[in-house]
Amino acid sequence: MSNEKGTEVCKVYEEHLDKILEAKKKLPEEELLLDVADFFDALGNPTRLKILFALLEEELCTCDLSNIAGLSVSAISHQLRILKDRKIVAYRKDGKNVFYHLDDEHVKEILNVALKHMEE
Amino acid sequence: MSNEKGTEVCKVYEEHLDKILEAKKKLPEEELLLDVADFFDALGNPTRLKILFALLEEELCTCDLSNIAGLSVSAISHQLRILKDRKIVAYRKDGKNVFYHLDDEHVKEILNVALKHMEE
DNA sequence: AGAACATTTGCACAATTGCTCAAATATAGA
DNA sequence: TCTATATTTGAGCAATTGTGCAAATGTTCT
Repeated sequence: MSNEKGTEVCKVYEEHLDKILEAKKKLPEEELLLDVADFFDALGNPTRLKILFALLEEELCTCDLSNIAGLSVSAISHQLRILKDRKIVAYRKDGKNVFYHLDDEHVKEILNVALKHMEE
Repeated sequence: MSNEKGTEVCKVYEEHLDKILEAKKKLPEEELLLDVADFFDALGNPTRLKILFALLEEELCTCDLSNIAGLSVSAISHQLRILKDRKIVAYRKDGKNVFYHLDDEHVKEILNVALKHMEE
């Protein structure tokens, strides 16, 4: 037996039908869910996390972040683009420098909850 | 000029030295940071997110989750292993079924903050 | 033991990721 | 304008990821 996506369906399907329909109904819409996944994905990388933790305190330029993370300026710039695209950081230009800062209060909250979680 | 990791260092290094050292000092330790990255990485995938949102309400078996996510049982099982390894879900065996549930109160909190964040 | 069903596991493969290198772009000052 | 510094961008490549398939493992029932 197959469902609409061509994947097999277990026999408990009928027995668990109510739970399954209920769960499906309460899932966030596909588009919202993909946005949330993108958001977490942006945080789920050591380099990008270092950038974000560093920016918790104060704005820093690309070169500063390169020093802090111990990676090439280019690597940091690539990662900053991802964070910029996802509206997690924003920037301010000052002469030759580009200073980045967190664009989002939720990020601070989430980083702190996660830290607390891991430390337990 | 190069730092200890072989990457180039900008000239503003000296001027920004205080900020950089301060930021480095406040970064979480490497191991903790990697754990946090792993945690977010686990949430940063549409399939795993669907699983977690579905489990917000009640425990579900592998087959139920396969139906809900619209993916093969095998794909779900692979993703459940990742969530299990990272202590994000736990399971209970009941006959032929294996029922999964969230292993972590922080996850609920974080999922809700993230949802709120994306909806704004 | 044998059949039926649920789940897990190993393999293979396409797609994505994260980095480096080199080149392009931008800004400031002589 | 020419030079120096800071940043971004694109190409290329090794490593990782997510999935389906097929086989293996577990569990229950007859």
